[in-house]
Amino acid sequence: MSEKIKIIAVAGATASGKSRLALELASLYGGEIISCDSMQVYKRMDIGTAKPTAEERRAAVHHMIDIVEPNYNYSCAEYIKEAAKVIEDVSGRGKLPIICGGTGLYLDALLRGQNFSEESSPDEAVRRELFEFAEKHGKDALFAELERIDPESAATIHPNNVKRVVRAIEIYRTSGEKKSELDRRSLEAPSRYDARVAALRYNDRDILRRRIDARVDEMIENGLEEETRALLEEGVFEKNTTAAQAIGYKEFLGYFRGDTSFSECTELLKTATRKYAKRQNTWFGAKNYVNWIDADCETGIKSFKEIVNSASKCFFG
RNA sequence: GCCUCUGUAGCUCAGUUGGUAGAGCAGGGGACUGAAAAUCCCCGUGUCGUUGGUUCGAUUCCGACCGGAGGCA
Repeated sequence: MSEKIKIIAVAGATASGKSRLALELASLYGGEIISCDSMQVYKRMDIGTAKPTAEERRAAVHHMIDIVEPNYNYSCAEYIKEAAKVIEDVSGRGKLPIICGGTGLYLDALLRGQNFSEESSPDEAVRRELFEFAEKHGKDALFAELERIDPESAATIHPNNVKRVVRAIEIYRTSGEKKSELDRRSLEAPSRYDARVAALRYNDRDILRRRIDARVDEMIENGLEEETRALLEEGVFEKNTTAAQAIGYKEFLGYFRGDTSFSECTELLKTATRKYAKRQNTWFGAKNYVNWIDADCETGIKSFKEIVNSASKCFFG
């Protein structure tokens, strides 16, 4: 465990060409691809999550795709636990692990190699109780509770962000620990990886926009509506599952309910994807381990070679 | 042809009992540590359709004209 495992990672917004670059890198270095995507983990959600095609999966081994049922609520903690195992296995077989995906939180946690403690694992009952409290007494009252028990965390969480306030109080209720303390400890842990991370980004925003529009149209042509309907009939979206929040499925569920027309639905889907891409770019833009490269594959692979071969660039940990 | 309603931010619309306007959405920026494709924060000047009139002052009241919707012949 003394030597750090060498890995590379391709990040960036949706539709920026990550998968293609990862495939090229896989054939160039003899690597295996480890998806870093919070929605591609779900089985049968293929079209809407833009999973690699069968052909692409034949070209390189892909991990962390299709690993749970859509009605199961997967989490970041589970992801990094399993992905870490995969990385060790791939690396142990002398292959280069290539992380590829746009879920910034997962990537960040994975690169840090952080371990989430057992005591602070989620507690549905506590969560529900806290949400009900917020519903009844208002979010400010809930926030006041956080200020009382963990003022340091309260200082970094906005009172309106109920989800986060609930999580922080939940940690305290279940483990007796403060979230701020846990976070600090987790940040101190050294990374187990020597990672080179690149993120793809188009210099011209309009290109991304056009690519997103085209990709959405393509998804619809490929049967996203039917895919969503099948999952709906299966009962996957009955409870508020994580899968039901996925862009594409969410919008089609609205269409099925009669909230929107078909054209409104596709418009909403495009808009949601665009906004998502923006948030992704904001996330990766804030990370000092990210090397931006132009989302143009010709130069992309060249840029990445430079990143991999340069000792000074992009060392994480 | 007549009558009624309507014309305000990219879109949908509030509003000003006359002192030149504000929400939601879109758009832009940001945050993010066990739901993250989630969640949250910040950012609003626009000939108030055009043109006359009344007025110290009109987007607001009155007239005409030009769009749009509906009704009656």
